[in-house]
Amino acid sequence: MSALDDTDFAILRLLAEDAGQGAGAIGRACGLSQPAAWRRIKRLRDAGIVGGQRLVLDAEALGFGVTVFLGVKLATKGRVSLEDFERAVSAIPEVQTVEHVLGLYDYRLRVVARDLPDFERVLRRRIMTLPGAGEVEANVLLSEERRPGPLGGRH
Amino acid sequence: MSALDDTDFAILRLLAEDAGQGAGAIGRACGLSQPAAWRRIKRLRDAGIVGGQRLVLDAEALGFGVTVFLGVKLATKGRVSLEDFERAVSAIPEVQTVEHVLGLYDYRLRVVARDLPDFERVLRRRIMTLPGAGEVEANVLLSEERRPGPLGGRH
DNA sequence: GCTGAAACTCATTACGT
DNA sequence: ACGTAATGAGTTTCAGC
Repeated sequence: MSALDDTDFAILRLLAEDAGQGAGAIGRACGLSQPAAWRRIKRLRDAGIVGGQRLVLDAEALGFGVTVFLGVKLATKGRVSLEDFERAVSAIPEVQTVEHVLGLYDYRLRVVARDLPDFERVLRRRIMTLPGAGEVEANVLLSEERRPGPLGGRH
Repeated sequence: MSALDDTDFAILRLLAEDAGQGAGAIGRACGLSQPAAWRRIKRLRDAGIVGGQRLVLDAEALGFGVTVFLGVKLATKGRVSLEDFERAVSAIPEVQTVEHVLGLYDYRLRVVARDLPDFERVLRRRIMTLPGAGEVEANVLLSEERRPGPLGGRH
């Protein structure tokens, strides 16, 4: 796995802003010919640095106006309870992200709902009934900003 | 804003798995001609339901083996302190996500670092010095599962 | 690495059902 | 709202420099 140079980071930064553009546009933007840019992008893909590309869906436009982050503390921790919990939580469609974490909580969930009454339904009928779920903490999303993360700059 | 039908949700589900495929592949997968699929995708874009497509970068392959979620409670809350905090936190390259939330904490941050010593450096020199930052809670990411979210099924 | 040029796919429009 | 057909642009691959 050879090290990435500045051009690779420039490509990643360009693709992080808009993954829709092709090798031609990338090449023009960083002074590379189209095949050269295409080869570098393929190398980044093959190396597993670029995992894929996901859609950015507007939850609000889809009718889901409420996003809540839940911190979940398990009541009983063990091999089995972790797997049971993960399997059960994966079956809830309103759960967008399941993060197994270390710290004050055991799991962090990102949950969407149409509105607050709908969220209460999800919380009472889906989340609180999860196997092994103990303490639950909630944070309602007001606004969100996503950034590319550290890509090549000096820190 | 006309309602979405099952075919639209099928398209969103296909694109949520891999946003890289074009209208032709989408059409083949759900029994539509290429222009028909293309028109529906364009309609979803124009309606703002599809915001764009982002790269999925493997942080570990980029040398960032540690991901930490921080819950931040502001010491002083007010119009100015929110803006100051957001501006300052946006200047930290290691911060991937800034979520303004309602609840026990005021902000949730997703932070990446090369390793735990590197994270301690970010925490002490970047996070703890943020203007107005009060209590900080941390959760280290062990594993993560992302799911498309509720797309059209009956709930 | 680049250029050039195939072959192929895709995006986009036009037209008819 | 769909399909077929057609066009132009972009992508991918393979040469040779």
